[in-house]
Amino acid sequence: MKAPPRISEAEWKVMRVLWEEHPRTASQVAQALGPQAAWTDRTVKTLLARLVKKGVLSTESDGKRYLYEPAVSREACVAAEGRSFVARVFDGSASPLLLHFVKRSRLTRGEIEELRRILEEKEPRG
Amino acid sequence: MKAPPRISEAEWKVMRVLWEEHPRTASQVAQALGPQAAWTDRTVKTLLARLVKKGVLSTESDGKRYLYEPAVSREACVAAEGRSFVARVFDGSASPLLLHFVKRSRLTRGEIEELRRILEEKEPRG
DNA sequence: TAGTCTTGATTACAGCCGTAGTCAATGGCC
DNA sequence: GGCCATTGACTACGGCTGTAATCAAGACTA
Repeated sequence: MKAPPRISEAEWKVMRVLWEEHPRTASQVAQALGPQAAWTDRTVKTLLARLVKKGVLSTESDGKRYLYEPAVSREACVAAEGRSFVARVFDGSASPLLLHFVKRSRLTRGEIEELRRILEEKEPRG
Repeated sequence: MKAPPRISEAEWKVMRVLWEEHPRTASQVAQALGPQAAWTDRTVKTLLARLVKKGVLSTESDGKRYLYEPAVSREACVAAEGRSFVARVFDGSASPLLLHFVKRSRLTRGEIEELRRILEEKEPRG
């Protein structure tokens, strides 16, 4: 698992289905994406090829076709994308981001409880 | 203040200095960006022009030059970018995002307290 | 065996992005 | 009044993105 390169919006959709279950063939991916992304299978193929080229997916030959599989963990990509997002929008500081999202998200009671519990256990900085 | 269009990474840097203080001329913006963004003033001009074209900045003539000023609030842009980010990475659900960032950010005692307080007051969904 | 379906490879193409360069007008300095 | 610095307008250009189309080769089918 190597460091994640930049993954575009459309590519994220593809990666999400592959993180969820892998390996999958191109057409299985297209099918899994299904109605949500109104793409032809041509388009899905293109995205898969780009992701392979970027090193985010790896392939294994299965007869004449490929089985696609993540080569970078979801966690690593989420973390990288998160850092970039926080840097861009919140100038690198996570706390305003948390305030922003805590304030404006609708959370279930369970989610609120869990967040509070994690915060409670959290080691303060400095 | 209209709905925010897509703002690129470099454009965010420009917008941040203008949200912080406005109006500013192009060269003031370039100066405020200063060493952080190693751009020529040509580049800053281009970015300003693009932002004006997108409607994120408005201009006012001041003699032969422009004074640039945000036409969209920072809050609106942050919210839009946040929605897009959550959709892309967390499949639209804010709670995993919060868990992710709460777990991996280093927060001061005060920040932790504030988050807990906000969570406490928060109305659960459903 | 000839046609058809599937699948990867290659190519397309417009629009956005990062990063400028060039040009022309304008205002200030000498 | 003429030259220089500043500034906006326009142009550039390669790379990434979204969204495919075309091509070619193997696999399946009648």
